[in-house]
Amino acid sequence: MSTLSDHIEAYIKRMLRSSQDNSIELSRAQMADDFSCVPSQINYVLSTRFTLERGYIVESRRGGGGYIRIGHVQVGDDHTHAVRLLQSIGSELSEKQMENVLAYLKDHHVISPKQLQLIRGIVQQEVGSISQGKDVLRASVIRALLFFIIESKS
Amino acid sequence: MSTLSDHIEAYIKRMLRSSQDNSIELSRAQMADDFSCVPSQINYVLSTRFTLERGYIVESRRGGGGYIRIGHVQVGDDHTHAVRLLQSIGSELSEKQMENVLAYLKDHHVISPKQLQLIRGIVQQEVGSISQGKDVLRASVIRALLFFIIESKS
DNA sequence: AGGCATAAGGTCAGTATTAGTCAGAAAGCG
DNA sequence: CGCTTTCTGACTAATACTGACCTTATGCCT
Repeated sequence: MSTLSDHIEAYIKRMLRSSQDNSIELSRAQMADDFSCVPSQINYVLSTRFTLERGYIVESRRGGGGYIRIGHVQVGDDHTHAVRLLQSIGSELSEKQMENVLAYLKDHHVISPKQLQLIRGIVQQEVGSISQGKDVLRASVIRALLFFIIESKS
Repeated sequence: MSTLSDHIEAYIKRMLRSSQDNSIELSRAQMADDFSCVPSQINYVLSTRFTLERGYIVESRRGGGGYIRIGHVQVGDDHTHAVRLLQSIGSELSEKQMENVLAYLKDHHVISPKQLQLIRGIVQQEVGSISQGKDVLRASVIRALLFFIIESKS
């Protein structure tokens, strides 16, 4: 956690956790001012870290009284939702898609940071050594690992 | 007679030992500067000496605030033979070979009967849906799963 | 109602800052 | 000498950050 983006991300997540309904509303200009950066920096953080794929919903309005609202998808049963997420992985999975899936599961406490690290390492090991079909193999390995973790919990 | 790579390796391992959680973060450019070498030398050392096989997990990020993070997982003595077994799995693994590996690990209490069943199911699910290269995919998935299980015990 | 001022937020392309890759040179070792 | 390991540097890729310019909403004033 070192860059400005990381700090803004952490700040927003902190606000979300302390909110009543997993949803907060903020002013872009105010945020930019608080963190001493240009307003578009906030957009950058939102678009790279608070995506739908990671379980976040961002709405906004311009003009007077404008705002940015960030919601965190919360599902009653983490288990069934995680399984659904896995099922949604197709026959191929890019590196970026994988990161999104892992970020989602970490943010929903399905996997620990330590497990995330280990999974990354294993995937890198397996996928790195081949020249073709990386996305296909990545999909299989990730699905296998995550399925194992999720099933082991029940 | 030790090479520059050896020194870098020793330095990193020293840092790891003195770290709190068997994990350190470093800057590639900084390291290269400290050792008066080109940055890619660091990659060379990492790829030849800090492999997953040896219990190291290397993650990195490019761009502003980029880093290289190295984690070390200590495998208990009773599991070193299991790791060796995994290493002996080549690029392909037949169904029969897989059963032998699983039986061995079950007999040595590395995996439980329940886990064995789960692993079989997962592999079947992943491998069953493709027409070519079953043995290759099976090798990867099995290696990934078993590695995860073994490392998780540390 | 129409027009204009003000007050938000959005986009995008360019710059800066890291790290990764790979082929080939150099060095070490039978 | 031939093979393996180490080392280098040019090129590539990813991520972070900035600022100029654009779009949309609100309200006030005629």
